[in-house]
Amino acid sequence: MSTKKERLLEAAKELFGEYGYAETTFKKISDRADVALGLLTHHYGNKEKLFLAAGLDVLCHFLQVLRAATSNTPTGHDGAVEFCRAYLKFSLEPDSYWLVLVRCSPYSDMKTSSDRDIMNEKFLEVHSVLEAELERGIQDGSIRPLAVPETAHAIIALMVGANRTRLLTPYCPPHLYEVAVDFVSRAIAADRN
Amino acid sequence: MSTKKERLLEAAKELFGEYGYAETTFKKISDRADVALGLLTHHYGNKEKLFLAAGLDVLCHFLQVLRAATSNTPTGHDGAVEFCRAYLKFSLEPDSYWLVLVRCSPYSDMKTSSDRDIMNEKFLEVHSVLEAELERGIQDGSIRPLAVPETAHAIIALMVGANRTRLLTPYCPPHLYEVAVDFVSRAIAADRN
Amino acid sequence: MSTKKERLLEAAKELFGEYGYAETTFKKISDRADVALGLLTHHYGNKEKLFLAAGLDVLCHFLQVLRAATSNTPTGHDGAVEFCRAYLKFSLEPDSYWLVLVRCSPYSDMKTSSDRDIMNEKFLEVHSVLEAELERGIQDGSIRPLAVPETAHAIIALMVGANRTRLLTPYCPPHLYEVAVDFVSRAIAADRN
Amino acid sequence: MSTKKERLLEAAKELFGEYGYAETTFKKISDRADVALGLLTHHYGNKEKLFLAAGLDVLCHFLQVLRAATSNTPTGHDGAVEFCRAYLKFSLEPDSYWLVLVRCSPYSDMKTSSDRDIMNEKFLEVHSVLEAELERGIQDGSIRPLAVPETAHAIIALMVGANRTRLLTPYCPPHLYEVAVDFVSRAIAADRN
DNA sequence: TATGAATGAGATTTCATTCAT
DNA sequence: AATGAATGAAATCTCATTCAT
Repeated sequence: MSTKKERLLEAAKELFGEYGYAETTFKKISDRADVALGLLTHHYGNKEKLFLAAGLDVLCHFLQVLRAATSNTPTGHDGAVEFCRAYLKFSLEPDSYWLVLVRCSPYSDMKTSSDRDIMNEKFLEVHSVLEAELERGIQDGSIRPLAVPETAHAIIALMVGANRTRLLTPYCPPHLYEVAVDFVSRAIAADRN
Repeated sequence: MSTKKERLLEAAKELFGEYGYAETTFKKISDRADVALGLLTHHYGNKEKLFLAAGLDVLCHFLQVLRAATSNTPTGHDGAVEFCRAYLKFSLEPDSYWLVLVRCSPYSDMKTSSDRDIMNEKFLEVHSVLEAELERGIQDGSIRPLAVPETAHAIIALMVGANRTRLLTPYCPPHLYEVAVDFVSRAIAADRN
Repeated sequence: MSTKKERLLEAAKELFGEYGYAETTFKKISDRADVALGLLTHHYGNKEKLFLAAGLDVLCHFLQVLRAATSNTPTGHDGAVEFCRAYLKFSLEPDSYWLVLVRCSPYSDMKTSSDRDIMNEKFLEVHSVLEAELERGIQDGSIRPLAVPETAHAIIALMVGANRTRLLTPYCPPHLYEVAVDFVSRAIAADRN
Repeated sequence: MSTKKERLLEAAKELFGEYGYAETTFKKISDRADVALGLLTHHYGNKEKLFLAAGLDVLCHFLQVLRAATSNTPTGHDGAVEFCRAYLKFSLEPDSYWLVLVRCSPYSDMKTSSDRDIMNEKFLEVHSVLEAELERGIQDGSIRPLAVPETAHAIIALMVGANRTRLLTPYCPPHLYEVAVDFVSRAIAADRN
């Protein structure tokens, strides 16, 4: 059986993801967790901190998945492509609570508060994972020589945008995710001669 | 001198852009516009509609700029690249109130309400502009054969992500915008042989 | 007919005086004033500011009374004595709402917040009124030479203490106020030879 | 090493004195005492009772000091003057936790609850000490004939007021305490002829 | 068109007290 | 004696919207 503290975090991940920060209330969270209202501040301090805790929880799991996906790939190019596939796949997993992270991440609309620095820093690890693959690919010749940090940012920017198109907008075309991965694959591939 | 109605929209664009929807209040807007509180509902109906009006105002201007940038380009490839440059440039213009659009667009975190359908529809025109260039490029041989709508979505996704990296996150590398444009250029370019 | 803003201040003076700051709630005030809850912050900003407004309202009236009482007294000694009488009398007037001032004045238990600076400054005028009488008395020979600011503070300290004994403690002897005035009269009187 | 019960009382004296009743919470007290929250009610019943215990603790010490100061004085007048000196001196002692008593005493702003009767009664002993000196002084001719209870109340009122001026207001003149003692000395002294 | 007082539901947060362990 | 999770009532404050003028 899960503790009430865990039940709160679970409910928070569901609701923040579904309704966003502003429209998720203490009442809705404590009702869904079937827990007293006051426990929220007792365990998490305030709404902002709970939001962050929910986002970080998803981010940590996300990082595990990304690391698993990139390890054991033959080339850096494959690693980078697998990174993208894992990124997009994770966002579609029914119980990954991905949307909380979308709303809490540094790419979200929300004004960054001091609490969010923790999120910003942790999110950089996502970039590190990708940068490692890009460097490996340049070494092993599977990726053309390019500016690593910029390219990592560009690729992740594409992931962010494709993901938003799919999950937030009403007009995602059927194969966007595949196209996006091809897009990346092509743009970083070493010249074939 | 501008009318009070215009002053309200101006203030709304500033504040929605800077603070987001939830943290912008009628009081703040009417204070900044130096206009009576009641005029807001009088002229714009309600908060949601005002938000939309502010976003659409920016979007319309944005579309003009995109159309101007893509016209008179020698090839479709050039047109697509100019589209990207204009997109990113507009987002940095000091008085374009770009951030309102970021927060109001279909790519934003906000739950879509019925009013936002208008925004969604209008935003599709941005895609149309790009799709026209892609089609032209495939015709004139400057762009490799590819799925037009998907690719347009992928390119715009990259614009959305790069733009968010630059304006919302704390860690944008110096040349991200240039790299993003190169990225697109490379990914859609026809093979050179 | 009084405005709702005035009714709020009236209710605040009653309730803050009777129950103190902490035990007076927005609900109690708006109920007593028969006015919507939200009007309180609309007109006065917050609880602290309303408290201050209530206290200042009483203080201003108090100052008028003190000035009236001390003017037209034959000697400085008489002026000082009348000051004390007026001070103590005012505190017993049924509709002077004196207790608000007791709880809001610089002599109260409350932590001083930035808002209270206004109160502190205004309260100094009470001292000025008394000091003027002491100086006059030293000039006209009705008061023995003494340190004016210190003595004014001592006399007011006695008023503060006597007043608190009467209104806050359960054991005020019947003639305390008279004794206190005699006490002052004797302590400042010029030697009779 | 002190017991946890004692540590709680110590922390309570500090915090009630510094922040007042309303702004001192169980959490703050148990945090400062570095003791479990539940021990507070376990040992002291409830907040009001703890407040009282803190105040009484200080009051008892205060009474010892007053009694020591007045004994072995040659005349009643000297005894009364020493009473005043000891009163004011105690209030300045760094580790007397005087402010708790200020906030808990019958002269404080707080509404008296049933628990406070104990405080009221105990505080009367302070008056008894002074009244004994006044009576002695009238007997031994060092003090002019006067109404003993009223005068004791007036003197203590002056102490209360002077003390509040010094500790609570921002405008205490340098020698107020000395002037206050002189003030008393003069007002009760027997005529010298 | 213009004003801003008025409303009251609802949100976040606080906190004394209880109680199982 | 000791712990701190748990409760939920209550407090302050916010704010979109209405409406009389």
